[in-house]
Amino acid sequence: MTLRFYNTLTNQREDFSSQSPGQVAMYTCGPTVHDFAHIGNFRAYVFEDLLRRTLKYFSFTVTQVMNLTDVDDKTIRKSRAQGLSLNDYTRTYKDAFFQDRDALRIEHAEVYPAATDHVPEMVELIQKLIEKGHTYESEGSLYFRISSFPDYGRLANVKAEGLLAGARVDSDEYEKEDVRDFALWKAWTPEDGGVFWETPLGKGRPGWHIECSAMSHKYLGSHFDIHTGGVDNIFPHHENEIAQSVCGYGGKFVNTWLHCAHLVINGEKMSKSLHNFYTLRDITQVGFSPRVVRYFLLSAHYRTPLNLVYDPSTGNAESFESARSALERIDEFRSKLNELKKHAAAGDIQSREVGEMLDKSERSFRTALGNDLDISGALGALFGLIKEANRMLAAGEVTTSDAQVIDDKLVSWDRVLGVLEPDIAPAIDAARIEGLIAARNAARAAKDFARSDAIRKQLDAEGIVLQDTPGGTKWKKK
RNA sequence: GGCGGCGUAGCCAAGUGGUCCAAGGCGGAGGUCUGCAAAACCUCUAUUCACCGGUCCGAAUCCGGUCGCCGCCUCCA
Repeated sequence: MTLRFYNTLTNQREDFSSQSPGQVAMYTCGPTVHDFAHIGNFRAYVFEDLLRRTLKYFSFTVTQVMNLTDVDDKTIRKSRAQGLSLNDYTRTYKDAFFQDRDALRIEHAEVYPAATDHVPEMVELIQKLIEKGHTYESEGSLYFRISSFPDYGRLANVKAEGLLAGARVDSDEYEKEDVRDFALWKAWTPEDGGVFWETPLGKGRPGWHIECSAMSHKYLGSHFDIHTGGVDNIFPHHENEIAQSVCGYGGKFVNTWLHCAHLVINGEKMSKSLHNFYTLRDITQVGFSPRVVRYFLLSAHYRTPLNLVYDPSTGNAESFESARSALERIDEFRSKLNELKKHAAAGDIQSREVGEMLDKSERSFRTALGNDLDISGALGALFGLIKEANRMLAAGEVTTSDAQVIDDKLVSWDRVLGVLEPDIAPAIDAARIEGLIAARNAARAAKDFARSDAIRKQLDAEGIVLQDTPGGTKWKKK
């Protein structure tokens, strides 16, 4: 089964193959740890997680590197404002990032290199660029000279001429020869306070782009398979990275570039500068679990903008409500399978019909994922299976053994989706609830429905929902 | 001004030339079941894919144009 990805470099879908058979090396742009990441940021990390899990589902071994940008203008400015050292300041947000990552069930990358731990590697790369004549110095800082790299602009499809007209140009970049040139090494200024490195390049700190070139080279080599990020990284960040890596290390650098679209909120980009962002903490506080957020972020194809319909001031949370409903449908289905699995009958065998249904579903699921991570198609396969199996369940056509293999299939798909298991709920006094249920059932048996409904209502107010089923009364948290 | 993306039912969202209907989810309507409810199941909910032309035996899907929305070109996932 083939795997195809839309490559930003060529603007088309291409069959994917890795340099080393069965092994994928990929670099995924990580967070700048100057604040809590918002769920728009996490859309990118969930996308990268889906990519990683899909590659594994297609039997690749994955080596994933995700950088942590822990030195830049913002981290320096904010740490100084709070009177903290850079490391003390960024520690908080690194920890928060890893917590949120785990809550959202994002698999761990193999390496999380921090920029501040790799300054020598960056200096080494800059020195190569100096030797090869790609740099110039201005006011103590070092810049990359774009005109020395004819291929510049290929990824973003930008030409030198088109860049300036009408664009917002940073007015204080006057010291550069060409506005497109970018800093490799920034000379220390008083605003940097105690943040600087004494290096052969002088006292200062690295530019933004150089960390990714240096760190990807260190952990993945000069030519690797996949590089990802948000669309806003295409230009200038990734374009500049290509310039640095190709000019410094030589070789081809990256084969496939994948970029995910933004999360938009009511039609607008979610971003810190627009003040319309929510963190995972914000969302969980109003009662939506990380699992719901993961499902929502996962549910749209990565290259289309995902619109979040959410307004905490009015309580309108359509996007999360429908994600929750969809998950409930899955949970209900699994719970029915589990019921069935408990009552194994002797001589029970798996039916041919179920086997065929699962084979067909597997093909749909795999084909969809292989087609540029068509998550909607994959979820379509999942719900299609649930629908068919539900019909068979209702008709009593599903054996215990069938229930087992169907559930195994869901668990297998969950290696990619990561949404099957409910979040760990806060401790609930189950014994008390069961006691009330017993009282209610006694009332029902005595046809005292006023009392039975009162108990149901009381539990409902506590967020506990009751369901009377042929197998007895079941309860769950709303 | 340049570059890129998007426009499919009330909402979200697949589908890139034709095999049975334009997946699937949410929401809605009716029914079965139920003391009531819930869940589940069944039926219904786009003769149509922003609009206008064109190519083709055949287009949501390709080509040209129009309109609208968004993003990048400054830090940004």
